[in-house]
Amino acid sequence: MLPTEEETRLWIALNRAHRMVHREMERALAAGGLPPLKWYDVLWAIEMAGSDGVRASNLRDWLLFEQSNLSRVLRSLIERGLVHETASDTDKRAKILRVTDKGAELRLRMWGIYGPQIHTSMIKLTADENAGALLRALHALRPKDE
Amino acid sequence: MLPTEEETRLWIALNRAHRMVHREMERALAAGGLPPLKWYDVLWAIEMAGSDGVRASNLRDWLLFEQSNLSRVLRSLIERGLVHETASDTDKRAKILRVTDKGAELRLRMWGIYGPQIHTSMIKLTADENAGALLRALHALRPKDE
DNA sequence: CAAAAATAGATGATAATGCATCTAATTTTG
DNA sequence: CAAAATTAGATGCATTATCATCTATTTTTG
Repeated sequence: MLPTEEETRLWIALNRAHRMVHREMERALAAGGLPPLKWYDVLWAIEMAGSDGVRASNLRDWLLFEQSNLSRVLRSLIERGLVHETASDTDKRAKILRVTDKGAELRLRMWGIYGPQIHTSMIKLTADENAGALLRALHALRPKDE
Repeated sequence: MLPTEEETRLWIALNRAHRMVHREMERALAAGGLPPLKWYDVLWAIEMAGSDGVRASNLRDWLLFEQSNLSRVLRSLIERGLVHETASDTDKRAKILRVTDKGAELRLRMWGIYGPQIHTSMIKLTADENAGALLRALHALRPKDE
């Protein structure tokens, strides 16, 4: 079944908005000499899990990362001492991940750039026609309530 | 300046929604033995330019592609006879691009998968919590009207 | 108009991505 | 409980992306 005008509009707006903003984010971080967004997401997700730690497969589900990519990002983070892994004693396949102090510190430092950039980009986004298109398309498609 | 809750929510929702849907799109196309989404976008954008053709730099601006990526995608499309290039006589640096019949045919064939997938994905998107988050966040941020 | 700056597009080097597959461990099932 | 199926995570390989830089051509400017 072919998409309606509204559905197509929504997808295009979503696509463009994401591409534009994502690029701004990555460039702001790189300009600040900081690692890519992906690192932030992973560090944040692990931190959220708290002191119990979390296993990679949970991160993959939550972050919607490809398993192989997550595996490699984690290896980087671990090699750099930003994340610490301990073997699980209930499941010998799994490794429990926790953010180290150094990792938490880096995440905060990234937030110093990333946070303001979210503000800037979202203001810009909602100010231009993309938000209008997104909003109208969502409105038109929204099932019932709201 | 740090982002508000709403701004952060919007960015996260945008990010997740895009990642989810984009993956579905690419997989649907690949499953149908068709080339990646990027090809569709480029073919479509060139077709939109009509018989006058269009130059790569315009496509780059419109599609928000990296110049080097666009250059290579175009080379692929040209090599496969999907796009035809002619030198511009007003600007010897530029090449004017037009979609060939074969290119138009491929784009249509891709639309056979892509179109229905837009429908499916947008329905799914608006049915789950992502749309709610996007919508609420956009609402909260939208400057004035609407 | 000549020199400097900007623009169109290509390309080499490097890193990131996705897919398929692999090993090891765990769960399920007959 | 043994065999089959599933799951966690790593890794090789091919593709794609990004950055920086390069050439060739305009465009701008003093």
